[in-house]
Amino acid sequence: MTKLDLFGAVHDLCPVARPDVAESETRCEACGSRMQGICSALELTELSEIEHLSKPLCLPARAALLREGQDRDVVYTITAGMVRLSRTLPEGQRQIVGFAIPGDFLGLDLSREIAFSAEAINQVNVCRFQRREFTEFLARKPHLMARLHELTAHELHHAQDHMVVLGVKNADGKVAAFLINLRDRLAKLDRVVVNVPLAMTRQDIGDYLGLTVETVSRTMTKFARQKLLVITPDGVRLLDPDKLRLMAEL
Amino acid sequence: MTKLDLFGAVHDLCPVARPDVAESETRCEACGSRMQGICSALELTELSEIEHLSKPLCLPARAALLREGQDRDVVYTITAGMVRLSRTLPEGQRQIVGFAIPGDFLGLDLSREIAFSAEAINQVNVCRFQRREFTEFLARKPHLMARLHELTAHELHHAQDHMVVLGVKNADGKVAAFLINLRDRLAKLDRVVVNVPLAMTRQDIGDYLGLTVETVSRTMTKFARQKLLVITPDGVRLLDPDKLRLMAEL
DNA sequence: CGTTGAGTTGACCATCGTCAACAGGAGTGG
DNA sequence: CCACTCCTGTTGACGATGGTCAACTCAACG
Repeated sequence: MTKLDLFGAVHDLCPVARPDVAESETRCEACGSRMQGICSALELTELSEIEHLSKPLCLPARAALLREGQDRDVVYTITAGMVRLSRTLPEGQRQIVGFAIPGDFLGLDLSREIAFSAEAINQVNVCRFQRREFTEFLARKPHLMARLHELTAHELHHAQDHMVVLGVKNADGKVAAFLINLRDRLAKLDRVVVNVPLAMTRQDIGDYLGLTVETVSRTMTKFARQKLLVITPDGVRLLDPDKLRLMAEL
Repeated sequence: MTKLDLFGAVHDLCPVARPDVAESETRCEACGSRMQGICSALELTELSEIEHLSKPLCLPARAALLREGQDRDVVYTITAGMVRLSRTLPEGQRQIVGFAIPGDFLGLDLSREIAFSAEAINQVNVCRFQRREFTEFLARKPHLMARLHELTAHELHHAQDHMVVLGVKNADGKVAAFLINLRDRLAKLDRVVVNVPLAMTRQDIGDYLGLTVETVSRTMTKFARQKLLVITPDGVRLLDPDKLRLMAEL
């Protein structure tokens, strides 16, 4: 495969996530994220309405969904995979403000200017909406607006949690909090309990926690030595989630 | 004055902010925050509706407006003074997640559980609403709901800015960012340009920035030695805002 | 005039960042 | 097929930034 052009258009990469279902009128009904995120507020009749506005896409790892500072013309819901949300400073430092997973909505604020870059970490399925069409639909559906607000408020709550992590915790607490939080979020989708897949790099984790790669690596191997977890090729298996949770809560 | 009981009821401390205007039907019309925050979305006719729902209050410094984890039965808009929003961890560490100023709304998420404690830093004027009444009013006013969502999204944006501060900046950058951001926010209300009043303690600033009091103090006196600012009894006067802004942006 | 709490300053030290080296895997090209 | 590069992850040695502990000043208050 040739190297992906991260700065090119992402619009027509693998345009249909699952061609088999995509043509059917019951596409949204069959969606694994049907009861997650914004869609959970929709009646079946509304589902078919919104189906016409959304375009399902499958994006490869490293594809850019949104770029910080640009004009927003699309919003997304994520149905599979993981997306990295980041801010970049003039000097090149990066802060990852969150990892989006299935059920999450990108474009919560609907404002003209995009607040952060969003990049696929692994292969990602999304539903894409034109911002204009989506906001018009919203205007006709007050309960959807309420749901969007609820999601945004939840996100704000989450952001404040992360401020606590960044502001008061040491390296051990940060990494423990990261693992436990990610586990809890994934558990709501799957019922994965002990295996936490880490699709992102150590660098990503570091940029999320305000640590260097080296510190993240050292901390994880320390946890492994202490039999709190096992490092696997694709993530970690938590051996003592309770103790980790305790460290996370400080 | 006797010591304020921070854990007692705050409901009937100085119940009316400005008795002279409070009785009038034009109370909201005369409000200094009329065009700030959520009220800016209201027509004059709606203003008089909401006037009946709101109770203006004047709270002394150190009064508690909201307490983390409790059930929410009221929401506020702030019309004067400054409020500290904080999370407290089991071990007693504290993260201040923000400082609210006139125009800000407390209770953006409307959820049952309160996300953070809110305490008056100096004497504060607020309009208090019963949550139930307020949400019922919201349900009848879609554009108000949209405005609330806009404010929440703005708050989320702000939270992400602060994650960057906490995650990537060193002590100098943090303090510079704090001063510049506060100045910019106050400038939108007053037109104060160089004098930044700091009603909060150094401890508060430290808990906001993830630093200790000592580091905040040292950094500020260093800035003073470098002629970037002058420390005054009630805050700082910025001598070189441009250089500070540069440090803040790293 | 004694107490309290905020702010400042100094000395010391721990945590985490920096720099460097190396291992292992994936993709590339001879 | 193998050598090559590139990237991620890991580990070690060292040092700087910022935390800890302590002492002191000063203003407010009773």
